[in-house]
Amino acid sequence: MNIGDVATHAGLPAKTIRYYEDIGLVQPKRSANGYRTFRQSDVHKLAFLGRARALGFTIEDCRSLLKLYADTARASAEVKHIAQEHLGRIDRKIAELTEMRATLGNLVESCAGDHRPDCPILADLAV
Amino acid sequence: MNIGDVATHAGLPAKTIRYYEDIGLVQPKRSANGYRTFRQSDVHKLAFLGRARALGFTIEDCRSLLKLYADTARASAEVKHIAQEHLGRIDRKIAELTEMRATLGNLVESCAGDHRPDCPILADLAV
DNA sequence: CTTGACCTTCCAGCGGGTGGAGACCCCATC
DNA sequence: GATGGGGTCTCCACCCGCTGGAAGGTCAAG
Repeated sequence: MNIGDVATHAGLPAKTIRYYEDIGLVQPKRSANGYRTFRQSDVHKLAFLGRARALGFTIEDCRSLLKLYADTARASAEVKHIAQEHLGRIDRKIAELTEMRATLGNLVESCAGDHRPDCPILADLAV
Repeated sequence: MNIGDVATHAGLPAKTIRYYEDIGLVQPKRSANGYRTFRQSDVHKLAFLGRARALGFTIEDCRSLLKLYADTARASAEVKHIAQEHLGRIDRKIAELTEMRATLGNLVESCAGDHRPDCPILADLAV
């Protein structure tokens, strides 16, 4: 399969797939004309990557997950560990954003938003 | 004031302050020895930037907010508009993360996390 | 006069791609 | 055989918002 078809099947831009090859996540073969040739297993891998990335796993997480996926003697504990770390990151990020949201929400509510210059948002930023 | 003191007062790393000068957010003077010299108003500006960044505003937002702050004839509507746009971004981000959290949370819960290879997390990623 | 803390510039790199230039390649149509 | 259009190739630059480090200048204290 050529990169364009793979892009369609895996739901990733061709550019991203090339980038994933660059950083060693997939190793497609090359045909005589120099085009990348993807096996079914590569397409599968890329779809896996797409889903892992959609869940917010970092590229390095993805690398580890792919390794574990390929290793049928893995311990699920290892996978779970990675996922839990990531869950922690997500929770921290949500907490951070929620706090921003609260502060900023209050400020926005208290701002008249009219033609006058008085603005609690700026007042707060300026302290 | 030299950059080190400003860093302390404004709560920003010196590197960041230099960067902010680079992109035109502050314009400190220079003393004879080439050192940056910050006026009180610069320090104030940098503290403003620090707070705006802590609320997640982009650098470009900050640039606009500083301009509005300096303009005593501003309409608070303009400030509110920027803040509301940002609020929307935050809300979308929170929604995205919350969805990730839900999916990943379920997967993590359903994973035994022991020495055995069976893993619902990998199973889900592989589809 | 030296030491050590500060300051300067410049260049490189993070993560995770994305855009574009310029050049091949392949197939279909005239 | 020429031409056109789509795919593909590599390479380099850029996005954001810094951050780290190297190599050097400056200043005050001891």
